[in-house]
Amino acid sequence: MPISIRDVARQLNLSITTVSRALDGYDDVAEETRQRVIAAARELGYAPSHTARQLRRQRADAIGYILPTSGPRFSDPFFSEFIAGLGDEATSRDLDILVSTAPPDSAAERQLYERWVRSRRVDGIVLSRMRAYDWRVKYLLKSHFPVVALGHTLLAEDAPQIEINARAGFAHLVQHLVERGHRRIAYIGASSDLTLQVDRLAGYRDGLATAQIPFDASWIEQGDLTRPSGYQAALRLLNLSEPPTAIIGVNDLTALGAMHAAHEHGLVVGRDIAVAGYDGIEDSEHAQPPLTTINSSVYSLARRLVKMVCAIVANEPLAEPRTLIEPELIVRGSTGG
Amino acid sequence: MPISIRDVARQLNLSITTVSRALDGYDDVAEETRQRVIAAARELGYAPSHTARQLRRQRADAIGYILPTSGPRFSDPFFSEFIAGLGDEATSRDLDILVSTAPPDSAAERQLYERWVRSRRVDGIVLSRMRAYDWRVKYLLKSHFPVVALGHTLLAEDAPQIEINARAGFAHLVQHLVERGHRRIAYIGASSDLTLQVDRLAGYRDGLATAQIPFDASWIEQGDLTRPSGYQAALRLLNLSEPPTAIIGVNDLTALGAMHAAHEHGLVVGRDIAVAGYDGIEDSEHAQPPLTTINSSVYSLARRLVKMVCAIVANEPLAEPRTLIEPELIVRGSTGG
DNA sequence: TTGTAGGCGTTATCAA
DNA sequence: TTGATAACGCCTACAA
Repeated sequence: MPISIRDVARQLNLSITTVSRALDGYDDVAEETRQRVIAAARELGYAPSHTARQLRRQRADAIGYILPTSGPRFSDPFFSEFIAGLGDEATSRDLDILVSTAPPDSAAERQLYERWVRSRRVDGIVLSRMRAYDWRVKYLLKSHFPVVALGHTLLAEDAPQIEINARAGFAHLVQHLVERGHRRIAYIGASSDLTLQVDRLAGYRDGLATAQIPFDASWIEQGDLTRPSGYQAALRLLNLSEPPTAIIGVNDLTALGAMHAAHEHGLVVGRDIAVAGYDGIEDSEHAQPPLTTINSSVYSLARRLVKMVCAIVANEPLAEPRTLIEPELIVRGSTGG
Repeated sequence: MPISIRDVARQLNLSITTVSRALDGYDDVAEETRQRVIAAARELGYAPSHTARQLRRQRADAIGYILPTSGPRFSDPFFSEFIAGLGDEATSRDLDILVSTAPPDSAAERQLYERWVRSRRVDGIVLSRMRAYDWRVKYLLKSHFPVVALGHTLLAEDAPQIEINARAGFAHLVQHLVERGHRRIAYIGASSDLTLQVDRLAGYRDGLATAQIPFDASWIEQGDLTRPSGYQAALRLLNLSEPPTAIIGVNDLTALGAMHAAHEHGLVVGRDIAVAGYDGIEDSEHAQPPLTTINSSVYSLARRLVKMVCAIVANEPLAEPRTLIEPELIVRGSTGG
């Protein structure tokens, strides 16, 4: 039985109203009373019940985020940076982040979102890993539930979002490789359900087109954004009769897996073969050799997402409901320095 | 204005009591009525308000976890695996994980824990990165707040916890290196405020003692568990007049940083120098060369922590209030295969 | 400046 | 089998 506002009131022979207002900083309470109240509250270790306050204020003071877990080995530093960003921004606003896990596009995922929305468990939701036909945005918008997405979906082209111009980034990256003399450039992607795959592949093709290199489907492999999948896909590429001289990974993890495969093939990355990724996670900097990548500043991205969803919750007009960010190419040793 | 139980009751001309009990599966409601209620609830999209239920039931249905963030570059896969484990176990129990961030041992951290405890925001708390004098456990136990720690602290030697026998693990690791012919074995640790550092260093010394290798303080470096710090510390070690032939990192990230430094020094890891880590994160498997490490099964550890804290919340007796887990040495290429 | 009272949406007790 | 009613702990319009 924790301490309630009643206990404080009783102790001071005051009404709970006065206690409540003294603590909330209203100015219609005598300064002396306020001091007594504050002292008593501290002494008793009183803090307002979050739940009761929530019920009264009709707010949860929490933002929800569901991790797209795909089995026990969920080890993508993208998400630790992302969650750190969400958490830091939330903390600075006295909010919490409610985290859950579900396999992408599963029934469990759907149930989770519905539970959060219908039970008003969170005030808003942050979405990532958008899918081409993503019922999540559609559902949340239809429910008038505050939501911000990292990336877009065809199902709701007007949803509040932050989009990174990955297409331009990948085109730029291809150009960089072409300038280094590469013509046989492979790409290890992800499921084409994901818009990130659609965009990044398009950027890759843009880059080839600009350099007037014909597109060759045998240079396209598909992984699942994990390191092992990048490794496997790279092995397949390296075993082609005419293997590529450069491999682009849809994300850094994929590229790091590919680097591993190249090493095993006896190739020196950066000399015998070029490898590049996307995300700009810390690992890329300390890989052997350091990985050329496209930095999307995951951490600050996450903070911006929280800011946006808070603005929506507060019914503030969004300065930029659909932000487009230009990512930055970071050239490192893996593409020849 | 979301749908409340009243709306469902009105629609069916029933009392809210009946609706509530029909939905909660009580058996004192006519089966036919129950079906009608369920149908109406589904049709209206009703789900009980989580907040109201919390207030009534005096439970939050959430477990809290605070990430020890230390700046914007928080990129440790340990934590993405850990949170995935927390989340998966929580989801399977219809709970949520409330995540926040704070620098270890900061005023902000303290405020966060106090806020969660006093406002009853969560039902229980999971702690990691324990410190030798960790007020968190002491405070939570004193507040009779359900808590489980990953690791121990001197301030509360009887707290519910899961402990990994890292000391034995490190001794074992040193033995492995000695068997490979190493005598000059360095150790890159972390702040000695952390019990993990105390234990792992002790294990390292145990290992030396067993092999009758005198302890030499110049082989001890201190990092902060991050990759860059491992890199920097390794550089210092490699620049000694008599550099070590083997380097042990307090965790995998530190070891991976050290590997990077060794490479830069023109050394082939696994041949010219041995490097080993601790944690068993996925990166270690795909490093170049794969990293010898001590696997602590982060994911399942996290799940067990949630299980334990739930048992405490439910007032169930704990089978093992203080679990000790023996970690597993995984020998890979970085120590010569 | 302080107190009374109603209600936020549930669930639980008790009566019908 | 169902319904009226009283909490859970807080905030706030209104009254004193």
